[in-house]
Amino acid sequence: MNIKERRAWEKKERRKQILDAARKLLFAKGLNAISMSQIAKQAEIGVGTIYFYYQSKEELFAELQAEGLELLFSKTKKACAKESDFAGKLRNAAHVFLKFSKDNKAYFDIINYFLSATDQIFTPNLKEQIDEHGNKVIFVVENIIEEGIKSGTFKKIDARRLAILFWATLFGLIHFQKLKSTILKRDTFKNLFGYSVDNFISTLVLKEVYK
Amino acid sequence: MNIKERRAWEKKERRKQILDAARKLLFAKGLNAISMSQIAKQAEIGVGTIYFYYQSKEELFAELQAEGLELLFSKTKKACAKESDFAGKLRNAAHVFLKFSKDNKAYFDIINYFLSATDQIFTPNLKEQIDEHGNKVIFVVENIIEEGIKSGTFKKIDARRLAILFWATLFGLIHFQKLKSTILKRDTFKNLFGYSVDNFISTLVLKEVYK
Amino acid sequence: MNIKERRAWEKKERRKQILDAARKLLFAKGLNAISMSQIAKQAEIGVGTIYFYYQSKEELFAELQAEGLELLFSKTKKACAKESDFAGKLRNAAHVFLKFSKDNKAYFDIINYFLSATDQIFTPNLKEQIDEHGNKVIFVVENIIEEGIKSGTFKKIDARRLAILFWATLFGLIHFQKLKSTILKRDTFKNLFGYSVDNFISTLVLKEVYK
Amino acid sequence: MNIKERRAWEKKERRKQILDAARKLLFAKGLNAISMSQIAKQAEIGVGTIYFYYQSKEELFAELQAEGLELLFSKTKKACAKESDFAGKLRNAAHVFLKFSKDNKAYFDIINYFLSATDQIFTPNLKEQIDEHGNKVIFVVENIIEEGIKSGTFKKIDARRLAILFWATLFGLIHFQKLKSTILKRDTFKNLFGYSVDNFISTLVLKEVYK
DNA sequence: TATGAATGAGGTTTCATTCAT
DNA sequence: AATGAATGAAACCTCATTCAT
Repeated sequence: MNIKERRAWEKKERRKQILDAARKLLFAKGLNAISMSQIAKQAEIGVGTIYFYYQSKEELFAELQAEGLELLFSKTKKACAKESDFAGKLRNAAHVFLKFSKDNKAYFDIINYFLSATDQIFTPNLKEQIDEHGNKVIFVVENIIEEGIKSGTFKKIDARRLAILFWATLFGLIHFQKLKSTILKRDTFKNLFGYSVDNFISTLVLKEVYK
Repeated sequence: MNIKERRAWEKKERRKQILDAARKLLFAKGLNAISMSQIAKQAEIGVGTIYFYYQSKEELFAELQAEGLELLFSKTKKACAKESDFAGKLRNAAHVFLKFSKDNKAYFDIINYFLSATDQIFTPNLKEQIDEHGNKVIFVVENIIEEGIKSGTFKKIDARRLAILFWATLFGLIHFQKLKSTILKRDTFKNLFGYSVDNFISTLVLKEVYK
Repeated sequence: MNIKERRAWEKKERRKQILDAARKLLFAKGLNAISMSQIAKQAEIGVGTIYFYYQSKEELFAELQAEGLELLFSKTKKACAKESDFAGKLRNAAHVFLKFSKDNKAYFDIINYFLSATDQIFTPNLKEQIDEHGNKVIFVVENIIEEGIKSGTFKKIDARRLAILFWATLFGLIHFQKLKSTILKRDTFKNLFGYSVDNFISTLVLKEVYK
Repeated sequence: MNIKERRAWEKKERRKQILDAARKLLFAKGLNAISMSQIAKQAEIGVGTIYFYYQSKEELFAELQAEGLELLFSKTKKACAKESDFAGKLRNAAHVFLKFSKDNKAYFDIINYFLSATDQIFTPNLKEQIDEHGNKVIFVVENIIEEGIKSGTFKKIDARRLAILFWATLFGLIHFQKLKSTILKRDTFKNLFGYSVDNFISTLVLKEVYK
């Protein structure tokens, strides 16, 4: 038992060590510029060793994505806690996401990498694991909406669906940010984003009290 | 003049021929599986010849994207014309987009390829050209919203912004479709999608007449 | 006759035009970065047209080399004229060459290109034409040495051979400049160069009057 | 330890094997005609494998150059040892170099390749490594000159500088050999070369005893 | 006289993964 | 448990020259 635990602990340590190396490179060079050999060199282990702890590059990246989602989760939660009214919470969540996409571009990219991937690249197993983390993020918003409904601030709507829609909308908008120099007039994206969030929230609130 | 015209025509033909080959491969093998040499082989010309007609792979792909956007544009337009009430037009537009993302996956992927690309890969020139086509698609919806406003069906809102938001939302949702087996319960995406569209439209309509 | 002359004149003009384009690119981008198509574009003519006026890229480059040699020739001549004593003339010639290799790097590179070329790339015809220009440069020094001999300043030596040796030595030295950060201590090349020139001249002068 | 040593030995063997293939091609086809894939094919390994042992083509070529310089070094040393008087030693060194440039043209070309290269292509690291080998060659002559000075045969001059000048001069002359059919009269290059060497040596010797 | 489309081999380098040790 | 050598296809792009028009 003792030795088994030790083994398990060492395995985790090793995975961490590899992940640390990968993360360091991810932030330093960006998603497309890192290879398994580079990660191995950075971690000061052999390439083969990585494959002992991770089945594939995707699995390794998935763990990084999970990290990113966890970070987004905690940031979102914290930001929502700061505000007491429900609409304010959601606005905060939205702005946290926009900020996250910039300040933690590497994490955002890797999340997008999995979400945009043309081909099916996950093992179902892997997919579930990732989505679990994503779910936590969604749940924060779902919760807020539910609370809003309970408190009578929001209409009696499908909280789950709207939470998903909330994130999907923001995700789409952030992608469209690429068009800022052509389709969007420059400097207007922030406004568009804020406007869109308000528009979304207006959907939720009971009566036209919400402006 | 006659000979010049002929030359110009031939040049256009050649570009088309190359594009045909690229498109064929794109549909057969998907975006990530095609290379310039494969396109050359398919088109039965030398690799260098492609580079005579297209400055880079990106430029070639951009033209495919433009095609895709044009196709989306015409489909959207046609679908919107079928319905006379404005909300119905928008719903049609949305469903056309969802269908397009499935039926014309290759085109959707290539559009997403440019929109998701981590790095800046376009010449500003190229970017403008592409975005122009994208703009047409957006404009269809913008137009509908404007008409809706004029007719008194919709609130006096920023039609441009909402048109962009419309597409961004759908774009985001379609990406989240990947999560259907985990975060979304299977078979619910269609419902989520429809629900989301309705939710968006409810934003626009004057009074709570819209149900 | 008249029309023939005209033709000949036009042909020369055309060659000039092409050469101008090539030279411009040579200076702007360096020897290795220019291609025939680029030259054609710069000259605003078709690629094929260049091949009407020049048989090959080498021939075109040869003409540029000839230009470079002519420039070196005139610079050398002028510099030598400034000084009345023969040793001084030679020192000036040497320093002009060193300066030329820096200030007119593109010309120096192209001269070196032909001199270093591993393979036989010239038509004998071409070779003669180029060497004629090179000969002029050599002759300047040969002449000085001869005059020096006549005047009793220099020993009765083989002026031709020593003129060639003079340039070969400098040419070799300038190549060794590449080693300045390793074999040579930095900042010493100038000294080495000056020292070498003096050493060479000491070979020529009668008696040990020369210091 | 034993196994580690074995690994290291194998690695060296592999590098040798690759180098053998490269050298073979270099001699058979010349510098400009060989590519990495050809080398791989010749060595009967994958292209990637080469890149496992050599970081770049330059690094591989650098090793060949080092070989060439070592060969030149040993030839020079041996030739100098045959002669007891210092002037004779130098004459031998010079003729060895001339012979080397013919008999080992491929090596000479590759040395020239690095020395003539227009652009900076080396890692500083690589450069140092190469120059170290070149330095050995220079040092042979430097040593002879120093001994000559000590023995009272040569003047008290800067042995280092003159050693460099020695090689630079010969290097330049050998390049000018290309001109033998035009600027030089054919069959005279040997004479010019010998004459130049003598002329150089005359610079060194004390008094005009040297003829 | 002028054009410019076409060639297509050739260039170097990267990379996820495997497997014998 | 760890290694790291080996793979080899695939990537994109360049370029001097030709030749039918």
